[in-house]
Amino acid sequence: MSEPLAAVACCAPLAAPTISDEEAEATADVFRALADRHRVKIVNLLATSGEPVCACELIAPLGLGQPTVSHHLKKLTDAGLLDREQRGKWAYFSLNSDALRTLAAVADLKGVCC
Amino acid sequence: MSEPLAAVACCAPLAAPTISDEEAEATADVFRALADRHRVKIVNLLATSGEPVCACELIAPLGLGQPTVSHHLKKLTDAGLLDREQRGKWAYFSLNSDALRTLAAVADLKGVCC
DNA sequence: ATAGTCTATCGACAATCTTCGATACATGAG
DNA sequence: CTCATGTATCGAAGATTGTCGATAGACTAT
Repeated sequence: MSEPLAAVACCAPLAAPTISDEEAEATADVFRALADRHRVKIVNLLATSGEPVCACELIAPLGLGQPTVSHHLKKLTDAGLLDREQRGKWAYFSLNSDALRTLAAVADLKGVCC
Repeated sequence: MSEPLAAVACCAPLAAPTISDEEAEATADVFRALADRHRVKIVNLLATSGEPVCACELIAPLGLGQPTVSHHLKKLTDAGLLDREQRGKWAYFSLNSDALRTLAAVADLKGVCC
């Protein structure tokens, strides 16, 4: 795919005055990155850790095979939600602060309802 | 499926201290409901409208067939994000305020990053 | 009652996604 | 260099999803 990575960087908030097809797709991409039970757990584990976490430490709590965990980490990283850092032969992942701020803004429809 | 509807009612925030398998699944269900370009547009259209919108008014802006629009509206309604109201032979849809508040809370990870 | 209109469901097809085993790549130790 | 280990990629199987045409159900007007 030649699509730009980090959809979170070009998505539009649900409450935007108008929203183009491309923005709607980018916004859907961000939600799609979180539309899986295991990826929700990964984000939650990283959020409660506070520190970058080694990919090898995620295999046991998720109960998945190593290639599958790598696949999910790539999805989250491609969406821009995770940062990847190489430490020797280990890969450490952490939440991307900018993406989290954007995600909160995208999902915030409180101005509409209350 | 015999799963409970309105996943938004039993999902856990991404930033929760701990998260069970069921909560992770419910949270993923909410994001999955928004993991489609057309459903993002539906929510955006309802948000900018302010008033309940007839299903028939959504067909043209989405550029989809009537059964497909009905399908997407059902997904959003099942997730608890939309309220459905019958007015004669028309079906009117609006955003569910409680669900929007929950969505904003679920997606809010700002306490983790900033 | 009959016809017309709006909506939901059904059946089918194509595309996408999740998962795994096998394997290749990269790094550090001996 | 050789080996062991952590990670990513490949290929495939099974499940899920988005879309449509056809059709059934519900409501209104004549």
